[in-house]
Amino acid sequence: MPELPEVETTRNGISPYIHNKVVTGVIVRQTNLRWPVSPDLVTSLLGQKIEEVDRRGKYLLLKTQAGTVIIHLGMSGSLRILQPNNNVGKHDHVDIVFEDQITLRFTDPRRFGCVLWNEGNINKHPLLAKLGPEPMSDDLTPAYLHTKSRLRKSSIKVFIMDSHIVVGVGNIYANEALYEAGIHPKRAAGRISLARYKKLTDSIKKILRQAIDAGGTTLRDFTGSDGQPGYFKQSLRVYGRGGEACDFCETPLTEIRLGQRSTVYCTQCQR
DNA sequence: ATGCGGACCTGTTAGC
DNA sequence: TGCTAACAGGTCCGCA
Repeated sequence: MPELPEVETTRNGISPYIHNKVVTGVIVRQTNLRWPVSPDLVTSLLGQKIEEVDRRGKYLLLKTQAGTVIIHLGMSGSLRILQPNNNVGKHDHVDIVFEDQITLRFTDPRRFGCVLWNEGNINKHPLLAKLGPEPMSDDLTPAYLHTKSRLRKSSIKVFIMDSHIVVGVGNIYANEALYEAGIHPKRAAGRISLARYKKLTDSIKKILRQAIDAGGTTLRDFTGSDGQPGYFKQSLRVYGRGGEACDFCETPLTEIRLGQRSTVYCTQCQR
């Protein structure tokens, strides 16, 4: 499920339960994730206090004095807050238990996610060091995208989904942002004007903000058992709507594959 | 440096 | 009803 809005919603959801709490237990049931769970996670994290719950791109960062837990949810991962005496499911790979017996649980059927332990400067971690700017910060500007894209022949959709260019724009929101900006997803990134990058930048920020706000209202109860959303589905204009009528001009939406990802757009509204 | 395809996994759904 | 194939919200890696 997780695109950036869901990761941010997760961060907001779990933070009140774990911020400034001391870890009293760590249970690893499955080490074989995208990368092996750090072997020293358990011994390193025990007794540490979670001083900050941060996010960088789609990576969640639980910071302690001794180091940082790096969590990525991959395609199918989730984090939940559970009370004591909970039932353990097949894909519940890692639990972090706190002084008040509250459990933070990492669940991930496809195991594309990861749970890593890092000591030292977190910004120098190989997974984080070369990431592009946060999309909703002032660092993402039209000029930045325009400059970075000169000479680039790859499509604009693949370009904005590249985390080294800008983090957090996943497949759903790349489709949505390009529709809103009126840009054809196959257009070469290097052949888009500064003015159009202005439009695209605005669209990315706006759509991510809307999705976070929507997630914030329907996913706020992180101790509930039915954590699964569906909150933004109703507001999607193109994603998952191939063949249906464009909201604006009623032309049937076209669905293709770009970089092995489902891509939906309006041939009339997007050039 | 950029661009592309493959790889990592399981669960759900569409089609025969 | 049951089997098989295709596809799913991510992104790193290796090779051309």
